[in-house]
This record gives sequence, C-alpha cells and structure tokens, in this order.
Amino acid sequence: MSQAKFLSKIVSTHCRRSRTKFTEDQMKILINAFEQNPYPGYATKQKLALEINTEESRIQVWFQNRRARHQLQKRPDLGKTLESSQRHDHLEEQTQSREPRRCRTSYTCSQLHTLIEAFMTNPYPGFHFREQLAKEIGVPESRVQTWFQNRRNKLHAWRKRELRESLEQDQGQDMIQGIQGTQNGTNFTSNSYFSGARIWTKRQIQCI
DNA sequence: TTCCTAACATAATCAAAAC
DNA sequence: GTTTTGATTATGTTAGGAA
Repeated sequence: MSQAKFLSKIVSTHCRRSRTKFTEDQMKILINAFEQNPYPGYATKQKLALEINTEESRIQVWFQNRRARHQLQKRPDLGKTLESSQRHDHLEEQTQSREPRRCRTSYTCSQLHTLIEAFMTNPYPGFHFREQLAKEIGVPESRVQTWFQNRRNKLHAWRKRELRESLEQDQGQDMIQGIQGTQNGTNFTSNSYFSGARIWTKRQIQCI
C-alpha cells in the first residue's frame, strides 16, 4: 500500500463514535445504580443497558468517567493521602467484592487473522472501521476495541523489550542501528511502527 | 505451573455540545 | 470562551484457559 493511500485510510477510518446523549430519566437510573455500586459486573451493566436502551459498552464508559470525576472528588483520600499499603488494602477489598466479569471471548483462528491483518494496516481504527470489522468477524464492536487496546499494549511492551535487549547486546552502540535488525524477513526499526505490528505468538503461528 | 491474552482498572486527554 | 461530560488513549492489573 502506498504511503498516501495508507494515510488516507487512517484519516477515513479514524473517527470517533458520536456522543451519546443520556436523557434525564436515563441519568437518574445510572446515578442510582452508581450509588449502589460504582463497580458493576457484566450482568448488572447488561441489565442497565437493557433498562435504558443503550449498549453495555456505553454503560461501561459512563461508569469509568463517573468514577474518575465523582468518586475521587468525594473521597480525595483514595487517590492522594492514603498510604500505599492502605490503598492496596482498599483495592483488594474492592476486588474481592466485585461482581463477575464478562465471559472471556475466545477468538477463532480466522477471526484473529482478520484482526491482525487490520491491525497491521491501522492500529488506531475509528468507530466505523471497528464496527465494520466487528460485523465481519461476528463480535460486538466493544470487543474489537478491547482487542486493539490490548494489541497496542503488546506492541509497546514488545518494542520496549526489543530496545532494552538490543541496548544490552550492543553495549552503547548506535541505538537506532541496534534495533534495525531483521527477524524472519520483517524490519523492525524505531520509526516503522506499523511493520513492528507484526507480532506473531507461537500459538498464532501454529494457527495461521 | 506457566504463559498468553481478554477484561477491566485508573489517569490523562480529546472534543462535542450546552451555556 | 468556559464548562461539562462522552470517547479514547496509555499503562498496569486481574483472571480464564490452553499447553
């Protein structure tokens, strides 16, 4: 793919989901649920989504934003003045009382293949592209979003490790030169972000 | 048991819409 | 222009399941 075509694809696909506008009634239900439990499990979020006629992923984002903006405001001690051990205890307590998560999605080889191909083209897909992809592989759009998030994390972690290892090997030699080694015919340079996206796990290699 | 990775957390930031 | 708040990001943690 040419650079221009590639960039135009990024621009065309990099658009956000349109803002959700909750009604007063919806807000009442959400706030009430938040006051009962600011960390709802999947079943509760799903139930709320049905009740106010929206997607579960919108409920998740709403709770995230609400926790960030209201709970810390109400209890600044949580974020600032608690000793780290106390904070740890608090988080542990929360984790123990937390409702169950969504069941783990298990992707098939062909679904993974589609996702990886898409990631290599554009690791930051916009809402429409994610939706299109979700339709193609038959999962909710929110799962595609989570998959891309995790994949980017993996890429960043992998690149950090590569950099560290190459620095160790080269012992202070030119850093850029150090990470321009090739592996299985793929170049991984410090500025070739997208070619670096080709991270295949042992399992995926077996799969594809 | 270990490893991989989906799910989910916070914190920071972007950006649309209301004022 | 400012404020509010939904959407998205990076980064880190938790936990399910395959090897």
